[in-house]
Amino acid sequence: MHLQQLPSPSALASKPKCVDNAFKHIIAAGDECVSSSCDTQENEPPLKRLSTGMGNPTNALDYIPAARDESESADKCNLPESSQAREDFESSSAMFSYSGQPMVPALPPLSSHYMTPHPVISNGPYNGLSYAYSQPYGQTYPNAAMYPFASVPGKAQVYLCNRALWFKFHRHQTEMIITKQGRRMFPSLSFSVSGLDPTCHYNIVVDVILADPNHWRFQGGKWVPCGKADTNVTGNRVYMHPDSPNTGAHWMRQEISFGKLKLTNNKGASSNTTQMIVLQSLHKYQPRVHVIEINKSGDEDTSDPDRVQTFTFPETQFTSVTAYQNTDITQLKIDHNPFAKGFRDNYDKSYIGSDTDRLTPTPGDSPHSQLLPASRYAMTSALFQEQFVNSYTKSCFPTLTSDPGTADRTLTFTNSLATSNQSQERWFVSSAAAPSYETDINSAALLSYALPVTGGTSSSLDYYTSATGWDSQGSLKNSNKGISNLPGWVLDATLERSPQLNYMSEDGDMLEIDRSALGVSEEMEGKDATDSTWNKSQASIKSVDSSDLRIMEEA
DNA sequence: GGGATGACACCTCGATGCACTTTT
DNA sequence: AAAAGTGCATCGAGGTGTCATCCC
Repeated sequence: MHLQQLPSPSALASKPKCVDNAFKHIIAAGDECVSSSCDTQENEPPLKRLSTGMGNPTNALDYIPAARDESESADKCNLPESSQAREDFESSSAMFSYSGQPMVPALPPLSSHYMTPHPVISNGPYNGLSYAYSQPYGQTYPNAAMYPFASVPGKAQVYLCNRALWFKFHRHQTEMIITKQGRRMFPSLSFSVSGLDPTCHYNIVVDVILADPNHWRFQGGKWVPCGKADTNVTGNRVYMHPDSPNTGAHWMRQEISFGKLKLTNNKGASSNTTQMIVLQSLHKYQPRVHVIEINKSGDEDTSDPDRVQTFTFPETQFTSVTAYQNTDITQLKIDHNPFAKGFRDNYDKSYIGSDTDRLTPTPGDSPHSQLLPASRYAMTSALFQEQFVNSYTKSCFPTLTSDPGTADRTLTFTNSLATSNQSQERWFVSSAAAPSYETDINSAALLSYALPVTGGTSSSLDYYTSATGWDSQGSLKNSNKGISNLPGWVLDATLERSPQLNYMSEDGDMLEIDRSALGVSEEMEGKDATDSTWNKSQASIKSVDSSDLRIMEEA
């Protein structure tokens, strides 16, 4: 059954009529009525059942009715760009693009994914980096973009804004506390979107699905599988951004933050008007973001696969816990979450006055918005990428190799975010002689954003499994390249100052990449080389370099 | 024994009210 | 002079991790 949440009166007043009926949605709770007309309370936004004509009537696609305060609703389409927000963006770190893949028309769109109560990503030995939506745990979801960097014409691109921080946690296997009352995610999910039609209306939705079929336990300082995951749990699994629905221009103008999303293990929470997603402890989960175009009548036309695009960021995978298991994760939370400042041993000396050096926009850093201006962010991101690529390639990669199967070796990019105009790309990353597998994986994933290869025809999933060195069955790929466990690129450092970046593929082919296409303009590069204040003025980038690039150094 | 729960101290956030300044 | 705008202090609500305790 499908439910629809009606917007508040003020929201109605500020929105075109065509979006009035746009709150009909998704959730994967089997046939459970998560929040329906029968349990609508007077003081809650009204909900009503409706049919969206999706393929399977048993798909329960319910949105958690995100709380909307009236003032928020009133100005949703024209939020001012506060100085605070700009500061937030300047202190923000990496932002990378993931493009949605067109859905296969023959398959049911978004709704299909919710057919099973707890769809699971079945992954390889290294969780989170080798996904395949397998039938036993969840339906294959071809529209789920993993790490494609392609810029598909007419398709949305989604950037994970605080990605560097996510990677910091991901290195240690992110843990998220779940409580009865609900606990916010930290790091929070924060995205920037581009490629939308400015005049069309969209819903932006986050859901959380099982990332693997195992129940996990923290033993001996690491997570080990312990039995099978319980896939029959019901409850809210989907959270719609409170600004939904809104125009593409609105979504693209500012960062889309899901900072108020809460995680709970309280199954009863599904019957409340909450902002909570119900999870089970000691399971691994993968958040996803959906960009859903709504039609003129305000409905989600999920019969058209082009209207639903899904993006998955593997570094946002986490294990749900009721108490932190890994002390590294605890320390990261304390270090980066402003609400945990009280637990910083040397808070007075180390953190006062240095919050701008913090890697991440935390909830406290951006108190006034769930939407932050994107233009500044994009600039920061581009700078980050540029520096990241430079730093990484200078320090780590003497040569660049590519997928031997690619024919056209010349890359062109549409913008400074280094997105390619190729619709299908493969990203292969080499990590030379990594001392540990995890380090290898992470550095591979990091670099994968920056060095695209065109001409591939594999799916995004293929990309990802390839990039991480695992095949789609989860087996470690055999690499005989000597310095690398993974197929990939290695930059020819001796050529890096030429107008074009020259890369050598694994099979020896030389590639040329327009330096400007990578966001490495002459001006920027010169600035990078000569401006001694760079590290001081780009605190967030410095943080990334100093911390995350350690991965590269290890490699 | 291990996970779940609730109380606790510490902290941030955001609403509110007030005083002051600027504009009309 | 009155209205509107701005800045600041205050305070309660709520978000943190920690720890003791309970429960299975």
